[in-house]
Amino acid sequence: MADDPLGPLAGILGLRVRLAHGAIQRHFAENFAQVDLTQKQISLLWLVGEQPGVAQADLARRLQMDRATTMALVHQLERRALIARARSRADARRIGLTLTDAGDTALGHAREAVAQHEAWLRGRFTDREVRQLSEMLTRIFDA
Amino acid sequence: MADDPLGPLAGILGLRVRLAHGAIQRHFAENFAQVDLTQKQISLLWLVGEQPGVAQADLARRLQMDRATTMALVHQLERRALIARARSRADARRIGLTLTDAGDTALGHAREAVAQHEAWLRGRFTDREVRQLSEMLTRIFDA
DNA sequence: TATTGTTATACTCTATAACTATA
DNA sequence: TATAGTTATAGAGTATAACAATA
Repeated sequence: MADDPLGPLAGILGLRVRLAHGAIQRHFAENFAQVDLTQKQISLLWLVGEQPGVAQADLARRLQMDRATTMALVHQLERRALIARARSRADARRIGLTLTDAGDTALGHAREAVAQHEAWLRGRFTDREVRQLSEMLTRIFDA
Repeated sequence: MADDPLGPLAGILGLRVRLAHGAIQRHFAENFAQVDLTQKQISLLWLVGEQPGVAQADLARRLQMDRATTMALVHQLERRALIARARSRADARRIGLTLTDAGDTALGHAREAVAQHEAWLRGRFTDREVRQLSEMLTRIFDA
């Protein structure tokens, strides 16, 4: 504790969450650049793949993002022709998203990268610890 | 698990860390805007306050930031006259940072905000869980 | 009135590359 | 050669405000 590099900040839980997050982001960016997708983009693609026709507002809620933030993500992926949009006939306000063939292929590669990345992350924990950690983290954003 | 809002992403630990981080950031920004400092800025001020004369490179290492990123933070705080700089006589490459009186005052207010924010965060855990969570998170960025 | 999508705008955080000065 | 600071630049992520269309 005395020689913790965080010094007086050692007891601050929020900082530890931030540093863990940063380390995870860095590892992914450095090791999976060839995927050419961020973790955020992959999350969105994945959800669209699992639920074709899903609307932006639903994705925003599930991933805890602002609507405008979601829009930016969707634009990126649409410009790269990984997702397609089609207005809903049931509710003309909503625009359903689907994966293109290229999007499906890209998601496949991305999922492999995520699997390797998760293995790197989980490698430092027992299965029981992973469950505990996961559950505790959920209490933070699920409250 | 079946109705987890994350759906097929429910098992991805990295995502849970990200969402927890986002929730923490959001809570701080929304509830402590009057402090007019980000958590990152506060961390830096705090370390400078504890170790007057510390150099940017040391801060970068301790907070796991790039030198350029640290520079940006230092510039912000210097422009607002919260920290001052003085070239080291022992090693002319290094520039020691110290808090100004205004910086010391701002840090005092910020620490109160952090204490309240941490209470909000820790409220969902027992003391034992906080220790476990903290230790597990450290394994991620400390490896 | 509430929701969905949209655009404009802005700020934080982060990093890379290239440079200068010093050790 | 290595380290400290610096600048320019860029990209990701985030959010607010305001608006149009639709429910």
